[in-house]
Amino acid sequence: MTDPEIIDLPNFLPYRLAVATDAVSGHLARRYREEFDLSIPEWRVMAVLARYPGISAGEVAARSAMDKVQVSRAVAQLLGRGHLDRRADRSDRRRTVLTLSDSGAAIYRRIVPMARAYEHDLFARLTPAEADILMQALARLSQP
Amino acid sequence: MTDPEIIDLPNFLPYRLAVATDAVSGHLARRYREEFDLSIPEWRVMAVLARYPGISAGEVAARSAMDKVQVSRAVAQLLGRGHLDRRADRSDRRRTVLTLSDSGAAIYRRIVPMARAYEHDLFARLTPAEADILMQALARLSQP
DNA sequence: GGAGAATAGTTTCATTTGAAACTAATTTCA
DNA sequence: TGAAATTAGTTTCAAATGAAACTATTCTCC
Repeated sequence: MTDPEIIDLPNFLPYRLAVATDAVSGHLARRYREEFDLSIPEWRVMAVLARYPGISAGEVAARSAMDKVQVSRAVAQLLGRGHLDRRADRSDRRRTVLTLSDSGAAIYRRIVPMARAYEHDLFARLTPAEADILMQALARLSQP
Repeated sequence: MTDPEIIDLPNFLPYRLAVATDAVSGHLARRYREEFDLSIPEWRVMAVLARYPGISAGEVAARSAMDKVQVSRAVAQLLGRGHLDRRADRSDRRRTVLTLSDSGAAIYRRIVPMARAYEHDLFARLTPAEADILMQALARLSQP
């Protein structure tokens, strides 16, 4: 019987969610940094551009759960290291269109197996049915 | 069939976890700030002290998934606003022992129903069986 | 007993993050 | 048309965060 006057942090869903995300994102952040010298925002930009080459920074933001400031900074870093190409949009000169450069694509190809292997390791802690329910549940919790 | 060369961010578990946590923690952070003028670390310190009155800062850290620096700063804030009492440990003068003050306890009593109601709203998006599996899964993902 | 290692907690400094302001270009519609 | 509003993206400034150094105290064990 849980005391309604007291909240036990380890059983409090928002806390447990935060702790799990800390563990998972922390692990990945360290590996992206050590193995590829990338931050998580930079990785997300690359992942979105691998899937949707030639979109604008705003579209990257919409597809990566980041705001335009985060994307702007990540893009600046990646451009500086030569991992992206950027060209102005002819028909709307406010916009700019992004793709992975050869060097960006090469790094991306090295990241994918590592990221998949880690995800596989996470799923190995669950049955397939549990994994399905988890993914579903996360989608529902993400709604405002 | 998912392309093994490309990672689709919205189906990538670490990303989905991060997005769900952003939504949930973001919502709560706003409400703690607006309704009680507290940050999440401050809330965590209060929650742990409500459950375990009279423990040290280090013990708070161990029970709240925060490091000693975060706890030290949160405690300083809460002391400054009079929400905590602190007294030196007689037998070990490096240690210091913390409890909620009357004002801290009063705020805590106001937070609990709000936090529980929000958690209830999150669980309402899931069946009880799904909720069980989610909590289990989060615990497994939190392991290093 | 006391030198050196360990522990509790704080402070400092550099980096990251977030919100708001800003620049440049485009769209709207009177 | 062209003034006002909107949109894309960047920059600025303040606050939050993290890692390492620091202070004070206690423990270890020769």
